[in-house]
Amino acid sequence: MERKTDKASIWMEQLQKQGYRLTKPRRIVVEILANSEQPLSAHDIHRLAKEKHAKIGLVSVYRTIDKLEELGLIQRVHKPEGCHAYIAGFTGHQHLLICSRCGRTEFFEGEDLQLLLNRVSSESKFIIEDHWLQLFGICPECQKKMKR
Amino acid sequence: MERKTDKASIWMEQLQKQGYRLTKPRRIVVEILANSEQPLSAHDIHRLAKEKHAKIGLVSVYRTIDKLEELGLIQRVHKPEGCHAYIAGFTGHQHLLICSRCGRTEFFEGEDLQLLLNRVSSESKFIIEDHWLQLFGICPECQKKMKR
DNA sequence: AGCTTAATGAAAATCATTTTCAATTAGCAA
DNA sequence: TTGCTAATTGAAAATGATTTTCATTAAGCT
Repeated sequence: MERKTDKASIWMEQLQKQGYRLTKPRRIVVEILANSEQPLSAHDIHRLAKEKHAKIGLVSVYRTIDKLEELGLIQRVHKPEGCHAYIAGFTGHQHLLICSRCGRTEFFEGEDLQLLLNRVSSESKFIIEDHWLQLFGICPECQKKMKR
Repeated sequence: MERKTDKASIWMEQLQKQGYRLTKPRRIVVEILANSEQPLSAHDIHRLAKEKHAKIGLVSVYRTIDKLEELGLIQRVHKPEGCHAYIAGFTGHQHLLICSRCGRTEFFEGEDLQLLLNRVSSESKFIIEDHWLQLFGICPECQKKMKR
């Protein structure tokens, strides 16, 4: 009896639950994205995927990305240099913290944003429906490298 | 003696200060962007610009966008549907509040973010260098329209 | 008014993404 | 297991945004 508790297995279950078939290209893309600590572009994924399945098409990468995004399992990461990369999505009110040197990405909780949201909402008369918060900085590892 | 206090004139001065020439296409793009309340894509700008100068090239629009962005006078606006639009940039610690119906965009101050930044920085050991905050919602005008 | 060089517009090139389509295959049904 | 059928695939062409190239034009100094 296999264990099915890792992120990749959970995602595959979700895909199946939606009626999507579990194909080889799909499995590979899911595994790569589920295990990445940094945002990956379609080309990044394709490059990595070809190591496991030489003739996988870039199109299948795009198609799997679409489905995972549709299920809320991954999310697009926006950066000053471009918005072509994806990373495992967050649960609840989490936000991104991105290392601008190595790209490592972590999540953090942002509940204490509520005061600001209330303030802006009442000042602007907007009904606020959603918010995006991203922090950019230098991760501990890259800080160490800089000291050398 | 002409007054030179509107945003477009200030931007043109800045361009000149950098050694860039003030050409007709450049003036038109500057005026459009400086006076827009909503984010505009290169194509939006080109469409509007052709009304004033029929043979303006899309390329000149892109080139002027580059320079204005380089000078920090405009900024790219990121949205779920895409990241191809620009709007007049902010001064200091301002952030965007975007109406998801009509696209109207306002700025708000975000000083009270400091506590959160400090918290995340100490928990994650990241040195935080920059942050992006964007709010999405419904502006007062669109709220009125909805009540009808 | 003339000169020099930055800036222009058109067309081609590039890059990310989507569409099209004939061939393949996952997963159910017999 | 075998067969069936619709979903999925990969290749190639199409699309859309942006950049590059290059010969022509024009800003702004002299």
